[in-house]
Amino acid sequence: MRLTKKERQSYLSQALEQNPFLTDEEVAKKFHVSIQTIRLDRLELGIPELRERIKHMAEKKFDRVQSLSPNEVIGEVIDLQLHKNGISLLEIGFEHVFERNQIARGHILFAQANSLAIALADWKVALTGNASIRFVRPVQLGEKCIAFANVAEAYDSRLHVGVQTKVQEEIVFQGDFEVYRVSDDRGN
Amino acid sequence: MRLTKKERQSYLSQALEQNPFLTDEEVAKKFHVSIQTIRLDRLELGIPELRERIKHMAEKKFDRVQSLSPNEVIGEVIDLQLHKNGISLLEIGFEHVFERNQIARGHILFAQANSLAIALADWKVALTGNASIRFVRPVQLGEKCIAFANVAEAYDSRLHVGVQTKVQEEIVFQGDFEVYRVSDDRGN
DNA sequence: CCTCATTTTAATACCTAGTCCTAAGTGCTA
DNA sequence: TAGCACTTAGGACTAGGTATTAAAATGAGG
Repeated sequence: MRLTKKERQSYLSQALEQNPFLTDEEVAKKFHVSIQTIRLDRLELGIPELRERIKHMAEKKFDRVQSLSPNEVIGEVIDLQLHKNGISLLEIGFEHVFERNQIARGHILFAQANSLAIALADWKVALTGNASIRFVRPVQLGEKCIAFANVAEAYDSRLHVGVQTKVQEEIVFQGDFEVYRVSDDRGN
Repeated sequence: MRLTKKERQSYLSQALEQNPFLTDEEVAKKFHVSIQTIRLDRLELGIPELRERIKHMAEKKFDRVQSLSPNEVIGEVIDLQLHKNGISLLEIGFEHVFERNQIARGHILFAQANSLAIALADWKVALTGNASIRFVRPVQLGEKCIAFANVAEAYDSRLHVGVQTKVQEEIVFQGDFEVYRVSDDRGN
C-alpha cells in the first residue's frame, strides 16, 4: 500500500538528509507519487529545492576557516619552574570542540600539553621529538583543563616531560614528551 | 581600455577560483563585456557553469561529511578511502610556526595527522584514544606537508592508523593513532 | 450511498543560469 | 579590401525548479 502523508514526509526528510542530491522527480518515483506531491511535501517541511541545498553545502565548505589559534600558546601557563615542573590552564571554548558533539578535539589537549612541555625547557630553540599520549576521557565544552607537567629526566640537550591534564581532579589526558634542544646555528 | 582576451581569461580563472559563486552575468559586468564573451571564455578555459562548480564543491565535501564538519580539519584532505587510507596536505604558514625560528609547532603537525586519522573513521563520533608520535625533523615555514595515513588494523569500534608526514619524500613526522568510536547515545 | 474535507494530481505560466548554434558586427593587418 | 580573430546578438532548448489555480481521487462520518 501507499504510505500516508506523514510517513512519506518523514521518509522524505530522511532521504534528503542522507542524500541531498536527489531531485523531486527521483524521489517521486521512489515513493510512487507525483512530482507535485513531493513539492507540496517539501513546501510543508520547509525543505529547499535541490539547487539551494547543494549551494548551502558548498557555501558551508567554502567558509572553512582553517582555525587552530595562531601564534598564541594553547593554554595559559600559570606556574613554571624551568626544567622542573609547570602548570597550564585551558578552558575549552567553542573554537576547540567538534561542532557535532561539543567534545574537545584531540589536538587541542595535545597542543596545551606540548606547549607546556616546550615551555619547561630553558632553551632558545626547543622542539618535540617523540611523544606518547593517551586521551583518557573526552573533554566537554566549557570544562577547565589543568595540565601538570613534570620533568622526569633531564640531560644536556634532552628533557623527558610527563604531562597529566585534569578536569577537577579527574585525569583526562596523559602524555610523555621528549623535548630536545636545537643548537641555534641558523642552519635549520 | 578594455583588456585583451588573454588578460581577461586569466583574470576570469582567478576570479572564479577565488569566488566560484559568480554568475556569468556578474563577471560580464565586472569586465564590461557581454555575457556571451564570458561564456566563450569559460568554454575555452574548460570552466564549468556556476551550478556545476557549486555541485562539485558540495560533492567533494559530501564525500567526507560523515565524521567531519568543515572547519574541523587541519590541512586539506585530498584523498580519502574510509577505513583504508587518506592523504592530507598542509602548507606551513606564519600562523603555524614559532616566531623565533619559523619552525612549525609540533601540535600543528600533530593536528594534521590527528584530523586525518579521525577522518578515516566512518563514524559519527570518533575520538583519539592513544597515540605515539615522533617528530623526525623540524618543518620550516613554507614547506608543504603531505600526511599519508593507513589503517593498520580495523575493529568494530577501533581503528589503528599509521600516519607518515613527508616534505618532498622526506619523512618529517610519524605517528600511530588509536581512534575509537563513541556510541552516539546522546548521553556522551 | 452521499457528502465533505483532505490529499493528490494536473496544467499553466514563469524563473535562472545556463547550452548550443547561427549570424552579424568590429578592428586590425597584410 | 579581403581575411582573420574576436565580440556581440538572438533564438531555441534544457533542468529543476516556483507559484497558482483547478480538477480529480480518496477516506471517514453520518
